Amino acid sequence: MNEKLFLRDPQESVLGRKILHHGLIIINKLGFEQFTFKKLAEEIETTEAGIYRYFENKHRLLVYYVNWYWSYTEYKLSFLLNNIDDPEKKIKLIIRTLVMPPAGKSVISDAISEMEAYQLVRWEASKSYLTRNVADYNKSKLFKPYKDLCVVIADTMLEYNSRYKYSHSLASTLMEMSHAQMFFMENLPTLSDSQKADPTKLIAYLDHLIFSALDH
Amino acid sequence: MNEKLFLRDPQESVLGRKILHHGLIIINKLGFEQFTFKKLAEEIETTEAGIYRYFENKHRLLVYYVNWYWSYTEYKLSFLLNNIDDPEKKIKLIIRTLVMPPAGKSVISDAISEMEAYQLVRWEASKSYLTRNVADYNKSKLFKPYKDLCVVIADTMLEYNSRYKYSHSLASTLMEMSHAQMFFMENLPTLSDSQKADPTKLIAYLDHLIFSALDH
DNA sequence: TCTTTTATGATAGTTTTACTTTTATTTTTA
DNA sequence: TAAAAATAAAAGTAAAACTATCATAAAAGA
Repeated sequence: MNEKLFLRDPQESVLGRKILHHGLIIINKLGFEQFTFKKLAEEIETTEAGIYRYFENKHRLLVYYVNWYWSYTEYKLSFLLNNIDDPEKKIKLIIRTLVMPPAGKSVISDAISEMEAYQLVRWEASKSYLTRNVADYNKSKLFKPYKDLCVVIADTMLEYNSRYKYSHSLASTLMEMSHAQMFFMENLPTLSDSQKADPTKLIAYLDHLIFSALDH
Repeated sequence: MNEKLFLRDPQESVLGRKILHHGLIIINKLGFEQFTFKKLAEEIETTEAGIYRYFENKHRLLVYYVNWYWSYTEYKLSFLLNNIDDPEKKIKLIIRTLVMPPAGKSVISDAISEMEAYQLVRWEASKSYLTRNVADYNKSKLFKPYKDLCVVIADTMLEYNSRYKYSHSLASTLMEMSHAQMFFMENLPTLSDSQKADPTKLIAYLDHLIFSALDH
């Protein structure tokens, strides 16, 4: 985790881990705009000032969660792809890993629940970069996990077809759409081809989209 | 324009049009989070209360602009596609219309500048639906212009290939990515394959992506 | 034309958000 | 066991996000 994201490392103390754990749940419950440090402080029975000792503001906390999610996804993928040679299989695994909700209880961090992080990404992730601070944040490497995973995926696409010219754009399209299309299915179904959140249908669409592009 | 978006129609008065005109410019300058009705009121020499008589809150104003942009884009496309029969040509025109910054001065509204609306969409459009109010907003038809354009595009795709199964998802992917990829080129170039904002390169990518999918 | 409605301007006030500061108390570590 | 570090408690500030009131000006209707 990039140290510029926090003032004191939240994973290193009981209070810090409480902040991480309940902050994520409350953001998911209320939405990022309605979330405040005051509400979080009340929930975990500390004070606003207590939270400000860990995070400069709520936007940095959001970026923390989003980064955690993408780092964790890259970590998961590095295992899954480890002893697979066939790039087609690799890409299919990537798509499924991006789309599928994390299964059950494979807890990697005490504080942060994968399932909650997965939901947060669907609703709030783009707010992490859609800010006038993008340039500064980017200079401080605060989007590194997202960009790293994008490069991993782009490289896998090039393994499959080394002559494909738009691997990075296709990789970021995949990363964005694996969550946005799920959001559409759930909330604005006219924008998708399914009336309910259906990961299987989304995987079929993305498989078709990505391999058509790479095969063309 | 959906009447539920405003309390008093801003196009019908001098003050209303001033709000629309300068509101858009200030949002683009400061970013939506930093934008307030107070700042807008100072700019146009009225009071906060004056603006609240037109819009319930700043989020409704944002949705107003986004809707204006998508309605206007559908209107532009209805002309462009009017006497073209070849669906391939139609899709290419759609892609170019979505990607290219609006040319010069073809002003359709005194109050709202197309160029400013185009910029707003790149930075702020997804914040219009990434809110806990999506369901309510959607019930009130507040996303109709976006959804209508999506259906127009999806139908054109089906004209090109009636057997394609994911026309709505592909259309919304196109609508989202025509702006998101431009944002990436400008701000997070690692996520794209270009170091600067290059509409031509983006068009090439989207042409390839969409036609590969439809041809496959 | 006179009256009534409607829009705007001016002013003030409330609650919540997003912080900062200070001091006392506890916990950790050297 | 003393010093350092982290937390709790309390208070305060500036700005954001509204709401309310009243006077005046402009437009519209009878």
